[in-house]
Amino acid sequence: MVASTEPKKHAEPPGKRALLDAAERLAASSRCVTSLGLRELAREAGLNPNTFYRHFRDMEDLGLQLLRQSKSELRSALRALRRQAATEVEQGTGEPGVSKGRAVCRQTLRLYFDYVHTHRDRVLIALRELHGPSALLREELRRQMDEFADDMAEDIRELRLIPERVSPAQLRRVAGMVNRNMLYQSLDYLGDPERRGEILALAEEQVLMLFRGAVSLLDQSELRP
Amino acid sequence: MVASTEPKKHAEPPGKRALLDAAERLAASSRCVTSLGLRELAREAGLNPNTFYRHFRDMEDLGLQLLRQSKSELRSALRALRRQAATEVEQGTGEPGVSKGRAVCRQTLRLYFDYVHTHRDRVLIALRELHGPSALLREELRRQMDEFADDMAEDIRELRLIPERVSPAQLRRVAGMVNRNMLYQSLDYLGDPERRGEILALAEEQVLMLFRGAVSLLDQSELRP
DNA sequence: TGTACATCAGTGAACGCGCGTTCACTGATGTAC
DNA sequence: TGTACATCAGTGAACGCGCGTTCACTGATGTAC
Repeated sequence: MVASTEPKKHAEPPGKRALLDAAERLAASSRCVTSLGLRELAREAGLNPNTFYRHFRDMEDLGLQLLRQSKSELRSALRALRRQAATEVEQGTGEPGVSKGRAVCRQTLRLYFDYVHTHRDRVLIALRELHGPSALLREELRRQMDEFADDMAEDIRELRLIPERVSPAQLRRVAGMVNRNMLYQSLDYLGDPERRGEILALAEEQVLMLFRGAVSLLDQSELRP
Repeated sequence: MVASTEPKKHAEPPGKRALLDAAERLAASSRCVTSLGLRELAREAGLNPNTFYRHFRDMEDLGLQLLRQSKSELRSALRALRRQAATEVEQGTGEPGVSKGRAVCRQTLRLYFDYVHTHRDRVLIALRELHGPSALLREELRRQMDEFADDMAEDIRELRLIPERVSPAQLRRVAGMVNRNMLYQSLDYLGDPERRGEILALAEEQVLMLFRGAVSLLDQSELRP
């Protein structure tokens, strides 16, 4: 047998995992990450308070690691989601009267909200910290949102879901708006389980509106300069 | 002389004012309102810690009063802003090639961002608490945002800034999106003083995009049902 | 392969400090008659 | 108009508690030779 190329040493220690998980639970249900108590956290994780210092400098440090870890999972998941949606649409039943863009949009949103539902704690925390008290965490999330919008713009271009004449810069701006709006819609989706179908439809309408608006605005400025 | 009809007793006590102001300063610069310390607050206000209990039950109570007070000021200001913008446009120089809707939009945004700049602390706090840890404060802000969107939709209809065929429900949804987006743009505006002109232009584009999108989506579903 | 040493994750006790809250008090303002 | 009483905003001292942080320790795992 070939020896594993993965270095076995320095695997993530269980205590660190426990602390990150505990922080996720506590922060999602009640607090800003940075205002969590060290002892409160250790209690939730079932560890000695001192263990915290073995892995983190302070709460901001822990928060940063938490966000980065969530991001790397979410980012690839999102890209996969859009591609999966596009594929499903290509070979799908093809609902009559529904354009390709609209169908991909609907499919992606469905999958996206599924994801949100599965990882509700992460979404809640991200949303909170995006405008939270820690400048460090806010900036990290800003960057993450930018990356997601970059990805979305790239995918849309690649999958040819928008007319060629929309400039890359404008597409990127629309992607940013869609991205933000979807994050906020996630909150409605999570908070109001009864109305999920309705919220999904609303989200779809919003996304389409944004793309439509971009195209329409472009056409007008071309027609009457 | 006629005696004042205003009851003089029970005017707002200076200590209460001092506490609310101190909370506004502290929360804007660093913390969620609900995680402020009672003694920290009293210190900032230059008062005995105990004075807090004369006016508030707890921090959530204080937060609620702070938000409600900001709201009542902001709400009337916003409505006045839109009307002022509309008037200025009516009798204004009338830039060539700029529609009435676009001009009112530009003017309103300019005035709105001025307002945001003057009351930056309030805006920052509202944005933070909208997704913050306190359910009570979140709900209060939700309601406030809804009221603002109602106002906006009403004004737009009244000032005839959108085609009649856009339904009230759809107009209201667009107003909600515009409202949210403007709040988030406020953050960019406050955070990046160098790029304010640019951000204003971007905000304008976004608002127009949303309204355009609504109209465009409507027209399409009418044309191909 | 064995041994000696270093690193690492986690423990447990102890510290001093600031916190929220309570109680009893003060002086100013408002109200009844 | 004066007097007696009630209410209210703010003070100051005191309490017990939980907090973050430090120090010295343990046992397991990894590394050098």
